[in-house]
Amino acid sequence: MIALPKESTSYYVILGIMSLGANSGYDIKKKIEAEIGYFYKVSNGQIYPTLKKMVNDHSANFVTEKNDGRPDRKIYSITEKGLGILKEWLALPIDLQVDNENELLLKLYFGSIEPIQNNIALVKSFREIKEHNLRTYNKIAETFNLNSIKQIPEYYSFFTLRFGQLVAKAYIDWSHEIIKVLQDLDEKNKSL
Amino acid sequence: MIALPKESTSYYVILGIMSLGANSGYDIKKKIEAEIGYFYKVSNGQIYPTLKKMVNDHSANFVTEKNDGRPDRKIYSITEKGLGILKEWLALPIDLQVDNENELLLKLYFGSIEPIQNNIALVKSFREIKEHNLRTYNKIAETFNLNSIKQIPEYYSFFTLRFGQLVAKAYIDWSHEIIKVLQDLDEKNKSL
DNA sequence: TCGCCCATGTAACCGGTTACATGATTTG
DNA sequence: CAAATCATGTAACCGGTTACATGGGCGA
Repeated sequence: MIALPKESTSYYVILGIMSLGANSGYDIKKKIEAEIGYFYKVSNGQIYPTLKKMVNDHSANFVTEKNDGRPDRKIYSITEKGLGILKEWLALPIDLQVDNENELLLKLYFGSIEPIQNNIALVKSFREIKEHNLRTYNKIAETFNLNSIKQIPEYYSFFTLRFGQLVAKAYIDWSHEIIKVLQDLDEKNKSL
Repeated sequence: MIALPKESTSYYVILGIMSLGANSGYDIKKKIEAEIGYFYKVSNGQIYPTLKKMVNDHSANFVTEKNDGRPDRKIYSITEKGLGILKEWLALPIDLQVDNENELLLKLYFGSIEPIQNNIALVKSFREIKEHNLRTYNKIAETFNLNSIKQIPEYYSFFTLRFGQLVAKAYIDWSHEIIKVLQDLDEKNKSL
């Protein structure tokens, strides 16, 4: 068992990007922006120190590439140890708490290096949590009836609850769709 | 113009809760948990120092309430100055960046103390941003065709993109619904 | 020539979490 | 009788952002 860096998502994201190919710090940032930028960001102040840490860690190493005029490029590669850490993180269950959609998306995205069944399980557990949340919201919503609301603040409670309902529903629909695609993909792979 | 505390959401959330009534630190935390807990959290290590700061600020003040056996309860109230700061924050446009759904929900929830037209504008600008995002995702999605995908990693890009699409759609649907309710509410208020 | 891109990196700051301390009271 | 609740608070820590420094190359 490898000790995991406590909670630093960026550490795992950078490992994840490196697992798809060697890159310079600069290019890792570009890749993150291009590919998962709409739900995950990193800053320079995060990326360069993290890369240094990884080299100390032996979860990554680098070779220097000459670059005429411009600063040398350091091309980082994930090591076996780094891959182990990444896979351990991928296997960690996602907290049942709120706001972990990004963690799910990251783990799914980088999970492409894992067996399909793992990813199906990941999305399924996400779906179950969201189904549970939705049932809770629905129960609360039963106490609301737009026509019977008397005070302004009650409307506003309803608005945020309604948000929770619709978004949870979207999560669940997405889960169903993705699970189906993953299952088809798994079938197709087996029959080859 | 009052200088706004730079970025500390909890500061505004606590002001927001106080704008709905005086409370102890303990009760403010409970209220946050009960009413917006599914999308916003605060810890003790955040709430008590912030309340102290607010008293220094003159955005809040407190009276001490005897509480036999247990520690005295400090009942905090928002001041005129605090209300000004809260309203300034409510009026601040939400960053066009990602992950600001919570800020929207908070501003809408606490916006119940503001004119309805303000809140309609708030939700409308949110909707426009999400419509813009959705158009972007749709454009990218055109380049995906599940049947033509050759490599595994491409599927996983599709999954995260699809997530963005469905969630953006949910945001937009919610916006339409909420705007309608707010407009009806506005009509009803005018006719009284 | 102005400003963006490439490419590295650092220092100061800060919002927020975790975990602890205290201790009476209520609840199962 | 143990565990949770009430009620306050603090100290250490940390992930992450902002803003800066450096400086050549390149396109409008």
